[in-house]
Amino acid sequence: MLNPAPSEVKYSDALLAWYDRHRRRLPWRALPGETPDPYRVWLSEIMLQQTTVKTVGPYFATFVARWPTVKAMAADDIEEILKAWAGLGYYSRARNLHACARFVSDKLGGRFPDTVESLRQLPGVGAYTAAAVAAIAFNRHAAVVDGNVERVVTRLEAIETPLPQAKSAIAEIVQRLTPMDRPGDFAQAMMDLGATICTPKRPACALCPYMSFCRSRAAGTQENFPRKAPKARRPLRKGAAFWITRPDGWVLVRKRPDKGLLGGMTEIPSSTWSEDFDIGGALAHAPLRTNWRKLSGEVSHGFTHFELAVTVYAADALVSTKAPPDCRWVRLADLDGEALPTVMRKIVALARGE
DNA sequence: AACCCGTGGCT
DNA sequence: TAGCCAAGGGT
Repeated sequence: MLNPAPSEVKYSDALLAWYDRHRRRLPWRALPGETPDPYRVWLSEIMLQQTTVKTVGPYFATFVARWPTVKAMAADDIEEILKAWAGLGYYSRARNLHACARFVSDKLGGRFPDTVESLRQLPGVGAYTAAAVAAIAFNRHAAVVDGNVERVVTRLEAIETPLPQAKSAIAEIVQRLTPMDRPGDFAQAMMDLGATICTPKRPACALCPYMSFCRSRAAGTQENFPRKAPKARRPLRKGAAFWITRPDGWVLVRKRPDKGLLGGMTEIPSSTWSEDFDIGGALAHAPLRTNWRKLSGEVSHGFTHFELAVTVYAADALVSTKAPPDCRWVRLADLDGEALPTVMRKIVALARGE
């Protein structure tokens, strides 16, 4: 472990001075001098987990307009949260979000905890988010380490240990670097630096407040950090989806199990997805027996750990057709408002010939 | 500890 | 194009 150089504490001074001039203005960020709203900080941090600022923007606006407080969110149903979250991905976040809102509202009087340890107990709040909310919303001295910070620190110290092995060493360094007086600004400054200057490819080192301290920059090896273990290749899974409509303009949908992939979301009734899916026996997975026709084309979609190719079958139903278990009929006009994940919207688009 | 869990943008 | 990456958490 590296001992802090005598000048190390000044690193944060250089960074904060840079932040005061170049901070990003983001919808969930309090202006200088304003008191942050812990609810908005928490909500934004959950949405920003593995998700870009640009993608989160409109979702954050929708959520705070519809649920201005944690109590308002807690008072609504999980189904409404999932509908509003549809398209944002990692749907367990939405379930944990709602569970957390109810806990804070019902057990804590609607006030968020203000320490890392207590925040860490909330559903959907891990080491990063607990530290981020503690630092940003409550100005606690917490070591905030996200992907940006990992990149900045591994470059700053030229850390050869690959991720995720290096995480604990990085956290110790960040703990030391974090100033006592402005921990929240420091955390956001590190993330802004990683997002705008110390980028994964072609970092703009000439503009970096850390340039003269940075070990990898001195060696010209900054783009080689952080070191990472190679990722496994994603297999191709296959499956079938079943689009069945009534002449009066209703379509059959199904609720997926609460846990697992796309948990709790709405789907166009589908087979399970597997590498050895037998397309010849696809109709055995259909929600009901009828005269299915295979549509031309295929839906492709990438998930975190596999690629998916879905064959779509279509059929017509009588108005009197009863919905099978876990299924229900919805108006085609109401489909957009359903909790349909993106892969299901692609299936809808193919089935409707768009 | 390794694996599961979405999506869109960028190179 | 195909892989990489993004304010990670749960199990």
